[in-house]
Amino acid sequence: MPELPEVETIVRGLREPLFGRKFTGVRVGWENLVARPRPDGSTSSPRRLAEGPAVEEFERGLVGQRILDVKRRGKYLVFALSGGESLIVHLRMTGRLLIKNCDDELDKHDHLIFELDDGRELRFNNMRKLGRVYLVDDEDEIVGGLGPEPLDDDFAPADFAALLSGRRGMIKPLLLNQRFVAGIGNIYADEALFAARIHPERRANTLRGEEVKHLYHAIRQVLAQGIQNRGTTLSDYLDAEGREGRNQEHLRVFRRVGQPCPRCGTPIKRTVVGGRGTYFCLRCQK
DNA sequence: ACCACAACCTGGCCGC
DNA sequence: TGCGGCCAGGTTGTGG
Repeated sequence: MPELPEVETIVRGLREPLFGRKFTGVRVGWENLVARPRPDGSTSSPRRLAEGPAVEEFERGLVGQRILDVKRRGKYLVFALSGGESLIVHLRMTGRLLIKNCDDELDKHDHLIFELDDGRELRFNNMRKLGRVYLVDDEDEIVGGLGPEPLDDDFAPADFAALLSGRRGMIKPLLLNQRFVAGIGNIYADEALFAARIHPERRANTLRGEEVKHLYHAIRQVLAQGIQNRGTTLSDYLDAEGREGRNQEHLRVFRRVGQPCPRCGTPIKRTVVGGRGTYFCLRCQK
């Protein structure tokens, strides 16, 4: 569910309530959410609930630490801790991070709860249990391999062009590849390709200079607009305070099969590209 | 490099 | 009401 604009909105909403807070307790309801530390070496462990050594280590490592900073890298949330370590969270498809009071009623999908020193809690709500948390010494162990931040000031059109050159795959799967550029997901990939009038199956190295430039600006525009609208809520997404976004009101192609293209009126098509549902206008995107 | 597919999970929706 | 099938905003691993 959450892509760059949704994660950015959550991060902004978490800064004030979390800055300077101390973790006083951690309750793990689904062990597989804890991706680091892992029980020595074993990658796929039989799943027990909430009591492996890795989970104990995760809890021990967190309790007593203060949160010094909250930031975003791609679709990851990164919490800098007083002990020098980083707590990193990826929401995957249905994850939410919510600030609640400790006496607020629990939701059935609150699978990981961080207790804070002010009587509040940070709850990792995770309907599909696909989310992951990492406690690491160095954040680069997790986010080090990500591509550039598309909204950074120093990410220039020439950088984007350089990344594309020599790539022979289809443009849409490339946009979704987090080692290429960080933070773009299925919604914003389709919206950016529509804005740039580029067919999702175009081979990256066949884009003309002009098209590359248009796509660069389209990506930044749709992401910035997503942030401005506080994210896209199609079904699950909520910010840190449990509020929906409103960018869904501004989508032009995503999940709009059969509806008229806002530019030419042709009904929007759906196909599958790289295994992902893909929405586009056959007439505008060649 | 690139691609297709399965796995990880639960729930909503559709057709029968 | 129930059941099977398909779909879902993400990522990773496997095999070709």
